[in-house]
Amino acid sequence: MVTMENVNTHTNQNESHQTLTDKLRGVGLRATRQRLDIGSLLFSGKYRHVTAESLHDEAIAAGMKISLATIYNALNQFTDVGLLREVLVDPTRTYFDTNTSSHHHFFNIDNGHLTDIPHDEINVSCLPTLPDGQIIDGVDVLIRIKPVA
Amino acid sequence: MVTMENVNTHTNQNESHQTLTDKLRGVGLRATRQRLDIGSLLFSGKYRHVTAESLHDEAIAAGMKISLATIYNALNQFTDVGLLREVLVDPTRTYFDTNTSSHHHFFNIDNGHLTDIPHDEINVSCLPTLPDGQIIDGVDVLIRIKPVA
DNA sequence: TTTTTATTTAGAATTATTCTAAACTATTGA
DNA sequence: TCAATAGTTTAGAATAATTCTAAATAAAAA
Ligand SMILES: [Mn+2]
Ligand SMILES: [Mn+2]
Ligand SMILES: [Zn+2]
Ligand SMILES: [Zn+2]
Repeated sequence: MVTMENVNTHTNQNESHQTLTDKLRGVGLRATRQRLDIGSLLFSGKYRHVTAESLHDEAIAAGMKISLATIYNALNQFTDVGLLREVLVDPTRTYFDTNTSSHHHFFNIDNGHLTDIPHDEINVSCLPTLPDGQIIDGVDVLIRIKPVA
Repeated sequence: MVTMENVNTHTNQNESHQTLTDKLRGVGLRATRQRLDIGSLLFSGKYRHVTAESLHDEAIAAGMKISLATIYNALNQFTDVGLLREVLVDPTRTYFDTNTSSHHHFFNIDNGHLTDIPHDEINVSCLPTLPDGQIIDGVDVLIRIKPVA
């Protein structure tokens, strides 16, 4: 007996896989097992903020067979083609963000957690004139937060 | 013959030296030759954005005898006591800022140059509510700029 | 298929930064 | 004034994130 739930689950997996393969091919990358594995961790559901190490740990914990070098390769390639963006918050490690739209962040300096702030929830009235011959590449607002007291 | 200019220069040097010594003692640091040298580069005049390496190069070029380790020590100590602040713009190196007041930055992604934006020239209307039990430690606005075309 | 080109990965290399520990210096207080 | 004490400097080793190399492997093209 095939329930609606089962059908959906199955269908979603296929769709998900297909979507990922298309997404990778669409940016000129081969849909290798490793990239599909990484992609399934990064692009299934909610937006995420990861480091190479944290993603590698997660992949290993999920039983995926993938080297840290490949994680670095994939994160950099995904970033280069616009599937990810970097977030500068910690001088000792690079954070990657699956939300590539223009948005801002809360950074919990106590535990290193990043939280998105929708673009329209922060109004940056940018009065200063740019240096001559320069244009804006992007605007990042980082609100560092910490526990009370 | 002692001109006004000479007097002033001499006086300023003394004052400068005195000020620096006081500044260091005021934060509980001994006024060593190395810290006075570094301080003279950092705190004489306009605000500056430096890296350990750039400051070391500059010190050596100025004939100062000081190791890179001491530059790192001093920059970290100065930061710890509030004489400097760090600016996050480049994942590969740490920038230190002699302007410790609340302000923002233009970052030229082409040449790595930082330019201050006075605090009051950017209006950050922060609508989002903070996660529970958290307070704001600081707000950083970074405007990445690049050459036209 | 066979060939070509891209990808993965172990391990070495790189690089910014920190650490160690011994020599040196500033400060203290007799 | 001068030893005692505590802080500072620094060469060189260590660390740690990231990148590189090159050989094996897998995907795409022919
Ligand atoms: Mn990159
Ligand atoms: Mn520090
Ligand atoms: Zn984000
Ligand atoms: Zn500044």
